[in-house]
Amino acid sequence: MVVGERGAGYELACDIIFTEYLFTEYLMGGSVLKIHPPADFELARDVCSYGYFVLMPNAWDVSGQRLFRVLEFDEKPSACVIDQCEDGKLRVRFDRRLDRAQQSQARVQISRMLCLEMARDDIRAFHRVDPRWKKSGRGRLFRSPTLFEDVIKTVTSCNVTWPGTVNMNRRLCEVCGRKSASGAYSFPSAKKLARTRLGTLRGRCRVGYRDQRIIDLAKLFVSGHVDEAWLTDPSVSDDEVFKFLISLPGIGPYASGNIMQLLGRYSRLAIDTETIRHGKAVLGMVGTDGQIIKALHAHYEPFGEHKFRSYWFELWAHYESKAGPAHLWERELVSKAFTAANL
DNA sequence: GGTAGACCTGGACGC
DNA sequence: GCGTCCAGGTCTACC
Repeated sequence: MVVGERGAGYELACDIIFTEYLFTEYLMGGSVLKIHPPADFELARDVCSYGYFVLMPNAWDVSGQRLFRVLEFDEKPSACVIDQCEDGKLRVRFDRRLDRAQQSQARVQISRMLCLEMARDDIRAFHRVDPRWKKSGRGRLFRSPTLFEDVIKTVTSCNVTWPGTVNMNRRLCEVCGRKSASGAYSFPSAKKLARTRLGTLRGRCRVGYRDQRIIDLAKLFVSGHVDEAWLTDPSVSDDEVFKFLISLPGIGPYASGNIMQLLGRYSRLAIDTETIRHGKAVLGMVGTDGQIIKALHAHYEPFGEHKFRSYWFELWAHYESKAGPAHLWERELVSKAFTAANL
């Protein structure tokens, strides 16, 4: 086959076949962790709940209903595959042996990614405010193992269509990430991106004008200016967190609202063109964009501190009504479509 | 405080 | 195959 004939679809198809082959090859002999999630946790539902499950280094395997992912450790990265056993426990298989400290780090990263620490009371409180999601049990939103990755993924989703976000994340992993034993790449750490050249980010990762902003953000994480413990401290108000986030380079009102939900703070909407489209097409709102934004705020106000989840699951349910259950979405479809306008 | 235009990439479209 | 247009959120300059 001539290289020029290979489109994005071909690359994606190769990715998944390559990944599955390598995992099958390497999983023998690697560490296996058993994790007891909360009783109401469902891997397929709770992973396929937010678009980041499609972005590298994440890969959802539709046929196996399991998540592929490379986790970063100080020494070297390790690829893992997460599935859920019949008894509800999560099984995490790695492509190499992990020592005790690495196993402990892996548990922390997986717990953050899958929101395993989310209290049952929190989800119950959400369902009391918005009972539409009680039957399906929705309440968790998939995120990254680290806040840094969530922030960079948010920046790569601004001012670009979804396929562009997919490509930027793939290239960030392939160009700046580290290769695991099985050949799959990790998401680059803040330390790594802080010393990456502008030209590499723009020329090879194709992040465009986001290059300087990504490096500045990475430096702020390395220096400790961005403190996740403070951002998730319940005694710190949502207004204070929003004010801090919006002061960061490349983070505006939309990105700030989105990062807040990734921090487990759901009191603000992250309004983008998709939200406005949702307001028009699904909620029947009319008027200028400004009028619709006002109407959206009023519409979700009754959901109080849970309003992002109410909005998001409504949007997600609309996607699923068009394309079927998210855990059955083929990767290529989600990489190209994934907006109500395209589905 | 509100608004216009620049910032980039990649896909769609017309020729 | 080439050129043009468009979508997308943030930032800066200006009123």
